[in-house]
Amino acid sequence: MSFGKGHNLHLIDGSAFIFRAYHALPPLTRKSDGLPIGAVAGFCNMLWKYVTDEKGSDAPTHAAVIFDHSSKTFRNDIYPEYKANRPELPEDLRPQFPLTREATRAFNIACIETEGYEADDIIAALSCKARDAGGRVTIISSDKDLMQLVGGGVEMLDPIKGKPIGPEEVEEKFGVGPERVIDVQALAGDSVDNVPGAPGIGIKTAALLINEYGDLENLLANAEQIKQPKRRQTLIDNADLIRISKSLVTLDCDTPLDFTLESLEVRDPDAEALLGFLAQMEFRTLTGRVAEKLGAEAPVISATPVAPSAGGAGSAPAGAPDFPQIDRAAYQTISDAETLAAWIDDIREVGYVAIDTETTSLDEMQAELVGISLATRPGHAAYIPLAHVAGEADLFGGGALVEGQMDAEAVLAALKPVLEDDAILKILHNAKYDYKILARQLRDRGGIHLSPVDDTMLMSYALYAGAHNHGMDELAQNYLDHKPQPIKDLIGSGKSQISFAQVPVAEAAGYAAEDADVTLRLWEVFRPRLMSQAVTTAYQTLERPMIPVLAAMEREGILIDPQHLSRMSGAFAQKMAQFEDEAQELAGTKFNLGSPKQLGEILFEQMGLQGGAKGKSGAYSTSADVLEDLAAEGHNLPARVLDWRQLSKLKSTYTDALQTHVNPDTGRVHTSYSITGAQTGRLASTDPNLQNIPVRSEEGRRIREAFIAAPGKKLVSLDYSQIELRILAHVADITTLRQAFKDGIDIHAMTASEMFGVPVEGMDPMIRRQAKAINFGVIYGISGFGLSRNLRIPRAEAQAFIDTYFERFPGIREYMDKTVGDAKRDGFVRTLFGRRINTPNIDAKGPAAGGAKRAAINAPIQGAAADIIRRAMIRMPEAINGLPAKMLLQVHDELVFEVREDAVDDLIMAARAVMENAAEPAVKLSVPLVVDAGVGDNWAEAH
DNA sequence: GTTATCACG
DNA sequence: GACGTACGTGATAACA
Repeated sequence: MSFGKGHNLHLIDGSAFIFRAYHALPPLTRKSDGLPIGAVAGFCNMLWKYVTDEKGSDAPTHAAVIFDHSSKTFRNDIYPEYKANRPELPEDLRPQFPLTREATRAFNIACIETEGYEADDIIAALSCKARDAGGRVTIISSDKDLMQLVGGGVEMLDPIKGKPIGPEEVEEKFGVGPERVIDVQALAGDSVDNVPGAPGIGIKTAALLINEYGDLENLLANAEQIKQPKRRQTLIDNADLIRISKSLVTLDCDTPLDFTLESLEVRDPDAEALLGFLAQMEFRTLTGRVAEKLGAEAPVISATPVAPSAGGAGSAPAGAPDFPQIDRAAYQTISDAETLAAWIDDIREVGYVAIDTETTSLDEMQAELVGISLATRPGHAAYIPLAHVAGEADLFGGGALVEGQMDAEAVLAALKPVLEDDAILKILHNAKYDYKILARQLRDRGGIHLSPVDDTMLMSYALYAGAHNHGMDELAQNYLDHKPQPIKDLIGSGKSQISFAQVPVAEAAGYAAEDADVTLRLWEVFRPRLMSQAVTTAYQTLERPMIPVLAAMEREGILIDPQHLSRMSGAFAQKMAQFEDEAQELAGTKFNLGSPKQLGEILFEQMGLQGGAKGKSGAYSTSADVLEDLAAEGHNLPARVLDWRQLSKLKSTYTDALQTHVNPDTGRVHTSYSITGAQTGRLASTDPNLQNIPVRSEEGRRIREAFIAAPGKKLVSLDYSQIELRILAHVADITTLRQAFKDGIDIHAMTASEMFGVPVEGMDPMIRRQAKAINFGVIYGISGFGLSRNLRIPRAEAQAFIDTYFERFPGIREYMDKTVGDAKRDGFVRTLFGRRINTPNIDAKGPAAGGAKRAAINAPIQGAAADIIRRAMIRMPEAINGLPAKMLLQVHDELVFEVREDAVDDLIMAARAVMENAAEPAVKLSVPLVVDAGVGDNWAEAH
């Protein structure tokens, strides 16, 4: 039956519900995993209240909840500043948006949103359509922007007051009837939506003018006749702005709708679906209430956090989705506009898409895009070849473009709206890579800004850090029982390796589409586990937001002075040659100083020195420790070798290698940060590693002089002071340590004073050094052996120190015991911020047992420090927005910025505030975080 | 590819 | 009582 007379359509303003719910309720979180859930709870309560309210003759025959789709709409084309001064969404609200959609569907109410339009436009179009069909409409909202729709069978209902809003109420509010509301709004403007209007004219004046002149056009046409001179001038001067304002506030009845009114017919809720959703959200009260009303049994909601053993580290997916077999031959190759359009429609229909890009290089700064693959359902994937070339590779990487490929720019232009659409989730594996590649495409149109993104690599990391690595092939084996085709099959390896652009399209399509398919499948496996394993918050707040932040830092890079490096290389080479001669003279034979094997034989066999110890590989150890001991006994050869080794290291790893990493286009070095490289949440830096640039030795530190600021700029380094010890003081709750940090006392001196009963004033530096070593040892899971080696004191003495330490700080021992106990019981430990680090070896027997315990003790401390600097980095772009400054590097507890000289102080102030407050509001630390700052023309000066 | 060594926090 | 050990990384050269 078609919609018409006697029918009543209810339109619920979903976004208004969400914001009302969010602000009305305290920041509730789900008990089992801390997922922010307050807005969803309020939203569900409002929907339930709406559903169960006695409406009598107003009961709807048709109903829908309408949501805003994305922040950008056609209004931004008319007036770019529209809604531009809206504050950023609170960080705990955004992840709740998709859940409110799920909630709506769980209530079995139609859920509507359309790209490029606001909810208000859809509500307008639906209202017009229903009214024209002879039906009645009730808009559940109190938004004044919707009041222009009232009349002719359309009415509004304030959901909080339960009060109807008809033409009289509208006139009360605007001073004019509904049909003239847009004229008043155009004149008065709206500071919330950033609609300009006419300056100095508010609703009262606007209504007065409209009532006098009939409508806006007539008013503007006769503006000269206005008596008040100021008002007259304002209207004449701002006529254009007023007309733009009118087009901004006008809701269009012709907004395209891709569904019928009939499809909105009211349906009874499905008890199982609704209760399932509410139980998943752990809304106990509402679940009970709904179950009672629907006469169904309430599902059990466990009172405690999810049992940690369920689906634990690396276990096979119990109840994993039943996927079709992977068949590389079944994937499509997209080579015409029609097929591409069909895929884009499919993506919009599904609301998400797995994507993978194929390129010519692993270096995102240089790689050229070769093709893109898409997947929307397991087994349903396609490859779009864009830049495959034919024939033998010449010096420039190949011949002419292969036939049958679409124009790359046209494809990217078609995909850009999808890739940037707030409502379409892009699923990738290692999204940072593709994000950087896509940012470099369509440059004349500002690049492609991939968002929003789910990253299966980061999901795996949130779930299984410590259990295994997170490469796609490894995950596919573990969780899909499938071995993806190795890239080597296509491009070979070593010297004969070819570029992906040279791979024949047919072969490339199978490989590339498989990657997208696998990514999609992994996502379906991991997605429910994030919640059940209580790592959703960690994933959402600590992993996913790192992608754009790190991408920006990596693309920026840091400026290098290659001449400084090359001068140092030359100097090192000279000295090394000298050391080499001396060493060979002392040895009495020519040998390779870089060969530990040859050196060991010379030292411990030919020369017969004592202290030679063979490791499990049967080779003598010639590590610095051993050589230092020998040198201390007065042997010259080990001393020369040590000198040589230091320079060799500095030259090969730094002064030589760094030069090769300078990007020819930018003149800068662009490292790549691995988000999942370290088990604890720390980043890892590769190609080159800029987190281990020398600083401890004088010669080494000079390498930092080659890291420079561009002309007119400075490098600024900000680093956390003692962050891990502060975290220890907080988590182990050691009163004396906490107080010392609060008072800003030298923490190592304080420790020594507590342990040995000596005053801090005038302390022997040796005693302080020992206390410092113990403090660090504690963080690492101390042992008498380790401390004795570090301090070069007898083991019994080291053990006595440790015993004294634990006597004085019993809380530390309790913390360590508790952490190991947690690890044994759960198979993982957590940081203060909910990051999970799995401890699969905690029950190991033999030598590995001690190592696993120490790793478990260290992980929450090192991990919390990593979480804190991540939180700071995620907030940094916003905090320094507007300053001529860029964040360039992260070195675990240090951030390096490049700043225009005149803004150094502002940058330090802003960045320091972010860093020192980075734990909040998630965690209120009982110790202050302190950040030290340094400034210079190079990194050595700044550090 | 694995091992030894050493650079960093 | 012995085991072997500080926690977390990445790059390089030698060697197999």
